Amino acid sequence: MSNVNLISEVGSNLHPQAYEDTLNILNSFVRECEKRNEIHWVCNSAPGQGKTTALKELTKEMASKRMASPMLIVFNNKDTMNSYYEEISEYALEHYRPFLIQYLNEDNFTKVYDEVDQYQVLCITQQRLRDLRLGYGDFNKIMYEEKEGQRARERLIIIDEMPIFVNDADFDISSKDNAVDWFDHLGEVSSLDEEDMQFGRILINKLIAREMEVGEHVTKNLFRYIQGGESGDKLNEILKKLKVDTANREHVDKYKWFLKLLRKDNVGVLDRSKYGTKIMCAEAIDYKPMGNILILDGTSDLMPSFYSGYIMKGVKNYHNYKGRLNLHHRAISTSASSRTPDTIELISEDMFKLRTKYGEILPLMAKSDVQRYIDMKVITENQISLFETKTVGDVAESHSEMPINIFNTVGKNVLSDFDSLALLNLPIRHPSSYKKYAIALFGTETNIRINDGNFSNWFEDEAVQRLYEEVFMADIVQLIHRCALRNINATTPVHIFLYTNQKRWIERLQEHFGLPNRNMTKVQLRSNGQGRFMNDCETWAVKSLEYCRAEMKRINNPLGVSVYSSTIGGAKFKEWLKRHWSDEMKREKIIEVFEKKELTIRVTSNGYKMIEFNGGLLYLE
DNA sequence: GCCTGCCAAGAAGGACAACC
DNA sequence: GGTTGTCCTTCTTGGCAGGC
Repeated sequence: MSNVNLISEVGSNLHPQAYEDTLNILNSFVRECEKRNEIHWVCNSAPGQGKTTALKELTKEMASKRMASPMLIVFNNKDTMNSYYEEISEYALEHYRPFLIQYLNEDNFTKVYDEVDQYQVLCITQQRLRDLRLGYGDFNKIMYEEKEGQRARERLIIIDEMPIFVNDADFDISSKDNAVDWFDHLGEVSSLDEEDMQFGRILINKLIAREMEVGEHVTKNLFRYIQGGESGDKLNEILKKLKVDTANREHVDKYKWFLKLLRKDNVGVLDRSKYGTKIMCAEAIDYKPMGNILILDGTSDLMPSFYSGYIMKGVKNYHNYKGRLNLHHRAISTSASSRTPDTIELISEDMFKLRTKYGEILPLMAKSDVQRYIDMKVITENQISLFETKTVGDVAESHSEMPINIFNTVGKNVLSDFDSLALLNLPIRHPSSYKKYAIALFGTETNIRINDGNFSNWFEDEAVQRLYEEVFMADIVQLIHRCALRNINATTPVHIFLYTNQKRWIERLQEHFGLPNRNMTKVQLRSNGQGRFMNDCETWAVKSLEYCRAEMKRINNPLGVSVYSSTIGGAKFKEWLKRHWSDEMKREKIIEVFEKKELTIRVTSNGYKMIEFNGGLLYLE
């Protein structure tokens, strides 16, 4: 049994049943494709359940069969592609199959491109797949296996992780050159003369600015402003001179978007916020017309909006979340604006405390905060190398990976060495990403406005809000699986520390993983409000001590005194004590501060609180 | 690049009154 | 003394502008 061999090979990292279920889906996809076309599936097997291993096994099985279908395997980064390629090409070598597998990326493009259609299995990255779908590159060359003397055969497409579903562009005249950067570039590679460059640049900027001023929610063809005039003819001539063949793909994309804005109505959305206006363009990329497709995405069930038209092939989730996963809510505001030096310091202090209890914890944070946390030593000496940008030479030499941050952990297997992760802020993307998804999926008429002042719903439109929540949950669930949790047979507890004040996400995660309350903790980190609480604590303790000493002297009782809180500080102290006594954390703090002054708070049988002082006994002796 | 202030409405919490 | 209800103040939230 090849399955069993494979499982023993990779050891304890695979769950036999989860792996078998996953492999079954891959196999049935291949079998189904032999019978019919237009098969579009998504395999929702949780991270760590052996999707990549099953893919390797499938490839090997197919390699041993005569006339097995050719495949196009799509990876979301170079590292996973390399690891797959290395294993399969070794297998090919052992089994004398020189034309079993090839990969194509920018490093080897000129070397292998001519013969890529000779290989049974071809690997590319998601960027290349997107480009092919958008019309860049030779579709047939990649999509068909074509050996001499044989009929060309269409490849089955298997995509590892969610592919790029959105093609988008922004036109923004307030940020530097954003609206004409593509024109500058295309002009340069097309050797436009200076006069054309100037004319085009100014006119394009004007057209976009004009549309922003007068346009409504959706753009109308920009050409209407110059229709029939000299400028219109001249712009058409200049655009005709632009050569896209040698140009940078990114700029060609934007050029295509501009042409659409110029000629058609309802292309761009005017994104008006109080910070300015920009024209947002976005369209969904539908891969289904490319052929039979299987997407392997372990969080696809969380984002159904993206997978309409695909048949969901679920695999039972075999992770033992209840027995292993612990979520720790460290309540403190970690939004972009509240990450002040004070907040960073509070989080850092908390992390040091946590490390003495939980051992090594890998912190993850926004890219912009990496240096600050290196300075604070929250990122420890032996973790720094994961966060630092490596020089090109280093990367080539060691095959090492891009530096990590909270948004760049995809395919980072190194994270699985850590039993504990700390998310020092939430992986919430810039709102424009969610807006573009919404435009792409729901159309240009969608209301993409931010719901100012209501933070339980970030977006005014309910569907856009739901979309944002889908993406967020998929992002964070993926992220949580990147640590040792993904080692599905391990029994070690996993601790995830989430620094945020948005408790609804903690609740959503608890629900998603089905965690009982005993797997959850919550600690309020000192915020401004808590700072004030500690001040009040100190103030009332001092007042209580003063009062008790005076009272002891007055009644001349060396055994100590016991007084009601309201006697000391009136209703104000009574209210304060009552309110904070109900909060366990705060109660402990109050007791601690009062004990330092040799004051005890005794709760009587009917619930009354008495402030007691007997340190005077020693004092009077 | 760092930091502060701004937006604006809900949540949290403080002050006080009325009542048990 | 505690509890409940009301009114009021302060805090919170993410992205951006603008000062330094």
